Amino acid sequence: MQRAIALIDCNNFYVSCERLFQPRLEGKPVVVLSNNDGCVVSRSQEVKDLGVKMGAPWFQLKDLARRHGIIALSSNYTLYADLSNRVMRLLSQWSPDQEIYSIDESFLDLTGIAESFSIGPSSPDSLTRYAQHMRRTIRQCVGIPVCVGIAPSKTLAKLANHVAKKQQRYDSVCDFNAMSAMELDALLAQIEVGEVWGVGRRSTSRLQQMGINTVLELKQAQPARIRAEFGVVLERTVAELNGVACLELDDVTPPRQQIICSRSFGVPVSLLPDLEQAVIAYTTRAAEKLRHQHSLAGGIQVYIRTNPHKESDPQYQQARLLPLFEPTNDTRLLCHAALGGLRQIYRSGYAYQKAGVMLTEIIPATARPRTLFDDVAAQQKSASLMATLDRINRRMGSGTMQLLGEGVSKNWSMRRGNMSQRYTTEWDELAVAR
DNA sequence: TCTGGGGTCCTAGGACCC
DNA sequence: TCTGGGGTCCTAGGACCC
Repeated sequence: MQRAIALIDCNNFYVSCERLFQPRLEGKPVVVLSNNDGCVVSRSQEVKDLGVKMGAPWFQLKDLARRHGIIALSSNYTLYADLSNRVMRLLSQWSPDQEIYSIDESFLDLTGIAESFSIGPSSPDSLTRYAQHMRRTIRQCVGIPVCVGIAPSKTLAKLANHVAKKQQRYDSVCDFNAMSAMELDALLAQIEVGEVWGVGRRSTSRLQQMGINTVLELKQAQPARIRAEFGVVLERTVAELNGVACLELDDVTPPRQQIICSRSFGVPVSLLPDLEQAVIAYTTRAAEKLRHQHSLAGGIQVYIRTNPHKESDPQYQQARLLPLFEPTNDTRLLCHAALGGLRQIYRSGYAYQKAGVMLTEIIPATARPRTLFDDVAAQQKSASLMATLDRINRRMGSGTMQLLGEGVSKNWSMRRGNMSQRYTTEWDELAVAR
């Protein structure tokens, strides 16, 4: 039986989330900005039509924005995560095999599904009708528009989704399996090679130098040649383009092997005490994520850097990896290590733009190695203190209890000029009909 | 004035070992 | 004058993704 892998992708996800609660944004050019209102991370169709690129710095667009009345919103991840969960939960009903690939994308294995869905003999378009049913239901129950691509491999499913989005005549659902080989190749010949999942900017220009410009040309390239020039990853992509599924659906997300927490500051920071507050805040977040996945970290890296875009300023960047005496998820021990590292790398006289921490050598909490010096009582005390801390912050709101060192005024914290309410997760901010 | 944040995987090269 | 071969582990950096 033909493999049928679907990729469901929410349209302009963050913008769609905002529009759901602010209908006045419908039909208007809207962007959602990254932290610090730095870059464009989501664009409405109207904004895409104006030629605004993903990741464009907002300050460079101010002029265009004024001319066309572009509305810019700060990102509201609490809202997006909640709506994402609702979409993903709905999707999980339509296949036993789901991989949640990102906040706005999910793979579903639909192999053999159409037969059980359609009454009577299955036709080439019965999977298309199944996908249209999913689309309508998501639109109705959550309010988010999605597109669906279906194909025998994940890489092709991504492309099918791209086609569903770009070409009106497919009505947001594109099933490569329902096409003839000739039809499909004719379609692939129209798509630029850079659209392929796994082909980034660097590979695109090198492929073009080799005379490979379209998806079809990459599909028909010699695998051995691709392997020699680019390595095993792109060779696998070529196989996937030929309908050979090399990438399985990962339906269980493995625990993270590294946990990063870093932020740019709202204003440049020069003083060590401010950096210390930021590092404590970031380490606290990272430790929460670590405990959430029931893990311990064996090391923590701390880094600081100046603004590389301000070339006239003196530049400095440094990182320090601190091994921990034993693997831990105790915020206090992690902060202590991180602060030690920060004080080693800090140099006065620079305008720092960003700091971050990264937890490494992560192991499951159940795999804690035994040592001669184990202080079991202290470990238990730490575990129950951290559990209490997490419980209070979960119930009363993040940051209700924190280390004093994180500071209260936080004059380094980021700018978020125009953030919408947390309409679905905070009692004070619920959307109510008026 | 103003340029995000958080991940994964692969490869090359060095250190080290027998 | 001439100085092996093969393996592992670790790290840094590159490329890519959303």
